[in-house]
Amino acid sequence: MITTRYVREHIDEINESMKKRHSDYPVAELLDLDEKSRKISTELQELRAKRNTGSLEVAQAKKQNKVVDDSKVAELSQIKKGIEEKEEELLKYQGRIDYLLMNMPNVLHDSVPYGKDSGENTEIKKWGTPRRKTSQNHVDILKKLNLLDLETAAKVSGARFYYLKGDLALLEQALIRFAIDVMISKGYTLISPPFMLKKKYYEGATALGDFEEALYKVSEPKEAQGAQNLEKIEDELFLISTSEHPMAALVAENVFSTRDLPIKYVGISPCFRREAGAHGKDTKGIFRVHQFYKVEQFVVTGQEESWDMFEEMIKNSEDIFQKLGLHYRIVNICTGDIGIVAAKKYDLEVYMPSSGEYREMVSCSNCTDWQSLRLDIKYDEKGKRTYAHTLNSTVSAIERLMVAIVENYSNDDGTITVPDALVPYMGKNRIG
RNA sequence: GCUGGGAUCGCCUAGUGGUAGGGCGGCAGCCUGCUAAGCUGUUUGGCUAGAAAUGGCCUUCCCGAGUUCGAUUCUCGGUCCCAGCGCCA
Repeated sequence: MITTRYVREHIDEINESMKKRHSDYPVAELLDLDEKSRKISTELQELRAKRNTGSLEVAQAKKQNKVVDDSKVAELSQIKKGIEEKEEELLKYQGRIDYLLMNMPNVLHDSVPYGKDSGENTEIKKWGTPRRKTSQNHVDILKKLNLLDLETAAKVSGARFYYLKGDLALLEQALIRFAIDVMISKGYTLISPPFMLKKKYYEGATALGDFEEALYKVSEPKEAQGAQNLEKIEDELFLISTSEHPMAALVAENVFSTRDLPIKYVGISPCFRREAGAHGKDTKGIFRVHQFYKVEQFVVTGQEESWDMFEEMIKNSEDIFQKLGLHYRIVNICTGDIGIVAAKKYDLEVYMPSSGEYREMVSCSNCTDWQSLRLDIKYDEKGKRTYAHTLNSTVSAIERLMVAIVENYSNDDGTITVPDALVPYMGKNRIG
């Protein structure tokens, strides 16, 4: 569990990290609340200790068939009142402390570049060359081939939804299976997770304080209330925004043995995102949508091994793009752009010929013990329990990846070449 | 959704209105030459004293509420698991 004690023990690195992040996270308030609540907690413990010894005296007297003194019982009654008062007082602080702890940004790794926003992320690697320098927009290419219908999707579901048709829908399946097969060959275990999660587990997997806005919540329709043949939706359920979250929940509240680590999962699921605040950005096409498939790596390691694993995972993701022959670069995300959960993050960005820009396709994060402190993921090392490290990285964000393939592999005659790696999955080498 | 049974440490399991016990596994140590066993200790989380070695206390029997001086035990409400019925792509 994430505790104020953990904060006190790591206070110097936390403060330093907040500064680098340009974060306005109220560390001072948290420490102040913690001190107050610890004081009350101590008083409460003393009262409870008194009650326990008093109760014991009563018990022993009864055992020996002695008469129990009325004044003794009255005194214990008073103590009980005092306990209740202190408990109430403690509760006042606890809610705010819990919220602050759950949403506290992770301590950054030293190799994270300093910077205030995405403009200061640093490029650390480039691979390959663009198959073509310029191209039409993916929407135009796909519409001419009658493979994409955004208008009807907008009519029946709203903006940022889509219908894929024919070979494009097939390409979606091909990419999913291709990505899964590559990861299985690397020794990852395939996971098909639940697409809805309870709030408790969502809070532990990501900083809901900021993220909740981007999630879809599932609730009981008014029409269904009281229906006899339907299951009630008691808890708040959230549609997952990535399979990382249910995979993190899968290992939650576990103590692993060192020989079980690392645990390597590859998840496949649809992802649902409200994309709040994205108005005006990428409004055309299927680059930024409310629903998309994603193949994702999720790994649990010991504390010593996570940085090697981090490098392994970005290489896994790169392997997909190399096999697909897509020109990309790797970016080390800077302190001001990294988000709350990760201690270090690489993005893989693919060259898009329609705009000449590199666009994000993969996000690879070492979350160190942020998730494991909140989801209670530990391992047993020589009898000592230690919080594990968790990592995640995109393998393939399918809809986005399709945009990259369609543009990079488009031909001047309006057709699209199928990348060699996908031909066995498509059963053809050309679309259109 | 209905009826019945259940939930106790990493796993298995006893127990009762009055300090939660045992086995397995793990860890530390002891003993021992022999394919492995035996013995001892330890194995929820937190607060606090101390430089440390250690100590004091609280908490923990699925969750929440209630009764009680005291609840793992009794009452009520829920969650999940198992069996059966119902419903269902």
